[in-house]
Amino acid sequence: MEIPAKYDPSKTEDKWYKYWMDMGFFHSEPDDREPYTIVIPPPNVTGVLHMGHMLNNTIQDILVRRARMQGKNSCWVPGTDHASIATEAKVVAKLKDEGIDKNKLSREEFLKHAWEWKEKHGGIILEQLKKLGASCDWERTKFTMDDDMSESVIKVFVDLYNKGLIYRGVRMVNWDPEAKTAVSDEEVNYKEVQSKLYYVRYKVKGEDGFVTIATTRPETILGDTAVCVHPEDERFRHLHGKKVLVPLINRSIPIILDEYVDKEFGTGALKITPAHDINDYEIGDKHNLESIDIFNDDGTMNENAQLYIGEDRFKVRKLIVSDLENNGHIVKIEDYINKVGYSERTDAVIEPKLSMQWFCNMEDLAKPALEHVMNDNIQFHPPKFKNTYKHWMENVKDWCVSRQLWWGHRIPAYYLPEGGYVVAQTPEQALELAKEKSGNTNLKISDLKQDEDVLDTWFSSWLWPISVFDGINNPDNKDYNYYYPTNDLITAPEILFFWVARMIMAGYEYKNEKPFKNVYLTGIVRDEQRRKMSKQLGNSPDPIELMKKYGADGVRVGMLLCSPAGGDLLFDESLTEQGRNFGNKIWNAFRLVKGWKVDENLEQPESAKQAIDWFKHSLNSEIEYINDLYEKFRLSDALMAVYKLFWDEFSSWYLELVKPVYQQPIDRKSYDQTLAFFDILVKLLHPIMPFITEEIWQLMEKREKGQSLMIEKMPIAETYNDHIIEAFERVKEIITGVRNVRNENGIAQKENLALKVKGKYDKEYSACIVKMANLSQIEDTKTKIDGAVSFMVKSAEFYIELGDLVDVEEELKKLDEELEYNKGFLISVMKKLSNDRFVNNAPAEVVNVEKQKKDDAESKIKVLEERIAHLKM
RNA sequence: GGGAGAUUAGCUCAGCUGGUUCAGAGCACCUGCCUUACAAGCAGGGGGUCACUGGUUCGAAUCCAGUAUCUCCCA
Repeated sequence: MEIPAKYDPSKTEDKWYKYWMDMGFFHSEPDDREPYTIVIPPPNVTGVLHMGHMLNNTIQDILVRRARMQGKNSCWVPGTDHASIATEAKVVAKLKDEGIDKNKLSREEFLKHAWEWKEKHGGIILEQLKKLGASCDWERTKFTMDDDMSESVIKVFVDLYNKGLIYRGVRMVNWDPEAKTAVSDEEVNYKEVQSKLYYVRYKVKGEDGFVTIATTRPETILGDTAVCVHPEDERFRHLHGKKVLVPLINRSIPIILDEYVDKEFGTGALKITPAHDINDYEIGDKHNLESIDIFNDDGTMNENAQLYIGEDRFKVRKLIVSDLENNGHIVKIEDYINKVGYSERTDAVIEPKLSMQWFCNMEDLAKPALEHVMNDNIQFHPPKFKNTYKHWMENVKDWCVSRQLWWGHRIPAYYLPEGGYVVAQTPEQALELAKEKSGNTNLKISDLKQDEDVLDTWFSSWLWPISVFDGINNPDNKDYNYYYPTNDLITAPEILFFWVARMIMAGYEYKNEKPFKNVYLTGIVRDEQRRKMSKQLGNSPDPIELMKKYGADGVRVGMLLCSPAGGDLLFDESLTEQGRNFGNKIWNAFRLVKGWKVDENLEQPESAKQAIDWFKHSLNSEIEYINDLYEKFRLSDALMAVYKLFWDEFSSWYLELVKPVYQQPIDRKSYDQTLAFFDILVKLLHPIMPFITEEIWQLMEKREKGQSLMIEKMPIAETYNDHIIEAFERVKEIITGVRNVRNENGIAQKENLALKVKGKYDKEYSACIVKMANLSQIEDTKTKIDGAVSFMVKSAEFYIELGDLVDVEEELKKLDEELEYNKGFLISVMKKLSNDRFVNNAPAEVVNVEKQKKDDAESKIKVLEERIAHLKM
């Protein structure tokens, strides 16, 4: 059979994925094996695959496949989340395109559209993951708004409410006056704009003086409830305890003292408008100030403002400045650049606005979550994130869990006609509670009005590792008991707090057990200019196209090549190219081996015997090393170790050593052993490059249906001898030495050379040296050889006689350089050894090493000097 | 404003509890090869005051302090 010289992923990847699926290899059921569980960080159901997903899921698949091959019962649960904000925005935009205004629809009508949209477009991303080779248990696919998942969310809300952890309160939100909705912090774009800083003076009550403040938003003056100065600012000491009058409306407000004020900024006096600035709100809260909301939902002034009622906020800014000026309140106006938040959706300037929201008290939930991370019951990789985590958990703020949206889990709070509300899992239960609460037994469900808001999407994702196994509704079920706690969570550090921390809290609250043992934090995928990859910038390659071009295996390698844990990774297509090239290398190595004809009568050559002996040790040592790297989650390093093992040790050394002369057959023993090595290597490679390894493994020998590399056992390191590995490194040096002689003297590999050695070298590998260096012989010599080129490995001298070809000048120059280096080296060693304090204080072994270095250097210098003298004769 | 971290070869990064695996890897680069497994390749090679300044130590890329620059998170 003719095997093409280039590996073509398009011919194998879909084929093997289908085979794995058909055979049900991805599916997991509880049994008596040790479980290995990962829950996918659920991507947004409306999302499409981007490079971050590629990275994240490549890593998960590597871990899952590896665990499966280690004999564990691997279960990778896939799914998506409903992403309230993003999905609702998409559906609203789609409706708008169709000429439908969301505001004209009822909640039910809108949700119908949203579900339709989800059924039609949702979950594309999961299909795309299949291209990557993701070995998820697709039968377990979950969506955060599945019935059982929703039930869990509502149940938890009710439970926390009953525990007194959920309450209603006022909070400042980012208000979009155009869309008339609150938007999340993530949906606010801050832009630097050229604006003005207005210096406005307020009259001190009952005195002649004034105090001047600086503001960029003079229209909010009408909502001022205090002026704040730094308690140690001498300039304002005389005003402590006094009151000032708000310009134009003459409301009397206090001068308050707070260290929050930056004495250097503006005038050092700060106007406080608790209803319309987040910082002011906090100060207001601290000092018990009144909040006066002066805006309507559409950004016009309301009655509380007293002036300009009904006028738009930007128009009011102009009006009030002119009125202030006319009344002598403007001291000066400066140009000023500040950052203003704009709504991502409407581009309207965001108005901070106070509104009634639902909150979850975090204090008690955070305690075990902090403790079990600090004591390493849950480990972060890399551990540096423990610091940030700790800081956050110790200063945890209550969680605002409500969102002014329709798409999501509607808050199960029901308002009574006569005021007040009840919280219950179903309207029926709510009715019971309502009757009890009101004493009105005639209440009907239709009298109750359910809260309009939905829950924050994180309020469902924080239950994910529990709810995918139905652990909230049915806490004693088989799956939950078997798969929970999960093993590893792979996610981005950006959501360490939003998501990871909250899952840990939920885990301890609802199972009194961690949700996962390890958290591996990936970097953020950036382009070569360190810019975050994003659709807007158009700097992100399409992963699907990338896989078409380089193969899924190639892309997986590319992703891993640039992914130190927790560090940003600068993605470049050349990395996937490197991955593809590696696949091709593996392919061609296989092509070589598969092309050999076996001669059953052929004796095994000495060189092959020696090579096999060495490679066994080297391979086992590498397996152990690679294992260790995986245990430490050093995935990039693990890849590099396998990469070098295959490319350098196996292909460049081992295969060249056992390779028979062109078109000659190979002996049975060497062939079988080589295939056995290959088998181990593809197993090591499989988690990283599942497709090409399966293809090769299937071609290695006849396989039965139902057999697959992905369910084979991962090789375990056998004992090995470091001395043999070390000795072979010397052998490589000798071979390289001869190759250098060839290179420097323009001697082709084809030409036989004779090597003479003065001193000791590793004779047990001489057949390897002869073969790789293409020698006619290796001969010992007691004396130096004149008129030959030479090199040294350790203290042995190697000579190659080239007759007239030897360039004595060149040879002398080379020897001189080497002599200089060794002399310098000796001096540095002697410096240490002649230092009494070093000899007396350093441990004996360190001193001995230095002495050994001295002896080695001295003997080398002696040899070199003799050789130079000889040549000069 | 508060906090966390980083600075090592042209690029991306390893380098754990100070001492031959201490100056490393991959890529890129340079030289020579189309040597029938692979030019998506082979064989060689060059390249770094370990950000700066002090300190601790017999000994510092590694520990400590300060300086500079950068990044991220929270507000």
